[in-house]
Amino acid sequence: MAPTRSSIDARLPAYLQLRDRLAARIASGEWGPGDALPSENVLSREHQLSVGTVRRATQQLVDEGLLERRQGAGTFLRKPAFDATLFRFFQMLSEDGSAPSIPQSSLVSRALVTAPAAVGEVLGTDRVLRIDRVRSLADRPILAEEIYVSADRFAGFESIPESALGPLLYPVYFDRFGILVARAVDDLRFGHAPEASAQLLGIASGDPVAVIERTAFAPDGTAVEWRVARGDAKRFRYRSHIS
Amino acid sequence: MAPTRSSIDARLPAYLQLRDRLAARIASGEWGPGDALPSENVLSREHQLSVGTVRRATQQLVDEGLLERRQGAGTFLRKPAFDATLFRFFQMLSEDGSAPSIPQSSLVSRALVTAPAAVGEVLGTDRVLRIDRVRSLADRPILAEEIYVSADRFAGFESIPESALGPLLYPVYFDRFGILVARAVDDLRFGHAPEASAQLLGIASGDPVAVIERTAFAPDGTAVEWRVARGDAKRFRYRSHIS
DNA sequence: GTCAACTACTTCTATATAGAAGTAGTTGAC
DNA sequence: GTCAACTACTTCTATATAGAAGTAGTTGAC
Repeated sequence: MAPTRSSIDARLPAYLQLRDRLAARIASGEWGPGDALPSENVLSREHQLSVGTVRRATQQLVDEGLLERRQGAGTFLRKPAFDATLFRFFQMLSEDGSAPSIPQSSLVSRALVTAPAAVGEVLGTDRVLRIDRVRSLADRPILAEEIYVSADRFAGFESIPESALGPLLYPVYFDRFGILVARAVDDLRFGHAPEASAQLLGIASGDPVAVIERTAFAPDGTAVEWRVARGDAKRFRYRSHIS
Repeated sequence: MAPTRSSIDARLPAYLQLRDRLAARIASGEWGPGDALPSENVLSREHQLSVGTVRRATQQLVDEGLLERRQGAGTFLRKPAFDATLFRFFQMLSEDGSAPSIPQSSLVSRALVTAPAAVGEVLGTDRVLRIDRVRSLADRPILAEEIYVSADRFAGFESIPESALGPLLYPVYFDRFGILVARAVDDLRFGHAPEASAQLLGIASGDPVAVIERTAFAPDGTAVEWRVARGDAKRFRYRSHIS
């Protein structure tokens, strides 16, 4: 859908072509997060378009969450506000339902594996990297995660030192691989803890757990990651905003 | 936030004032779902605004989901596509995870009651109507619901014949009371079936259930409805789209 | 040094205008 | 009667222009 490299479709209206051109320049890393883009006047001169058309193109990117405007100051490349937006990707509340906080993560293992059939189909390849993690809140394990990403798309991930992996993976995807997670689908159900998860969670094998299966997508619609997380059913909280 | 009656703020830019004026006319029922609004030219003449400004106002309402444009044909009041959008408000999948379908509903009881404290706070009144329902899929009960709405805002709801209540309540809110549910927040957790729910669901009292607490909001941000639904944990599926 | 005024920007609102693109019903040749 | 052409609309794209509103750094009076 959204061209990431060249390939601007000349049949598209001018404002969409400019949007694509700008999106490509952003993807290429020409500007860092927080940098200002050229002003509307400059862009309009550079691309031989009226300011109105330029504004329409940038507005698109604002709507898509890539840019940010500040009247009088400029139009800026948005730093993906992971600390804020990622709450929406990690929607477990703390036990008492109070304000959510980002849980700590500890890596259990990383390995290049052949994807399970269903995962391979979603990611479009069966050469995948599997990451196992435990997430804890106040030193208490709350989620055991199994994460799969394409080994090609994330080449070199396995050699990133654990110390460089923060509590959140999506900023790593963005900073190290330029891959932005734009949306995700969570599927929830209840189940029973398999042995491995039970151990990580400190519960008994077969105890009731919440199971969250998530597929995360890039802005262009391709699946970036598939994961399944399990947590003690007794302490599980999940919030979903619907609109 | 969004004025529903008069009270157009003259300090707002013209396009927002027009948006508010149109929103008020829509809320007043001047046009039915599917009706065409006056054309951009007519609106621009009527309101002494340029077509560009008119387009900006209507575009807002398109973005808010109230209008729909069809090039060459007109701009239309959107019929709230409850059959489609309401999936997003009822996100349980069928047992096998296949395509969701709208479950049947049967009314258990309706009564004017004093709201439980937490509910009263959310709805802003403790004079509420309580509706109890059971939702079934293929004649099998899957959810027991307790629903609360403001008795004032929904005056007369208790006398709507049951036959006029379809499987979905939000269209009733819209058609009979002009109240559009624009977004909602679901809070999920696990629990155990209280006696009343267990009976409705055909499970044993104390059996594990999924508990979904929902607060539904009108476009102006006020809470319209609060409900809690319980379903057999074994058969529970929930899908959440995050962006 | 303080800080108000100024300057040179920026984005934002609004207008008027021209023509492209699309729709839906009517006209009229056959 | 069929159906292509036409007509009178509609929304949509794009331009040029003017000035308002807001920002951020500099200048200069005190």
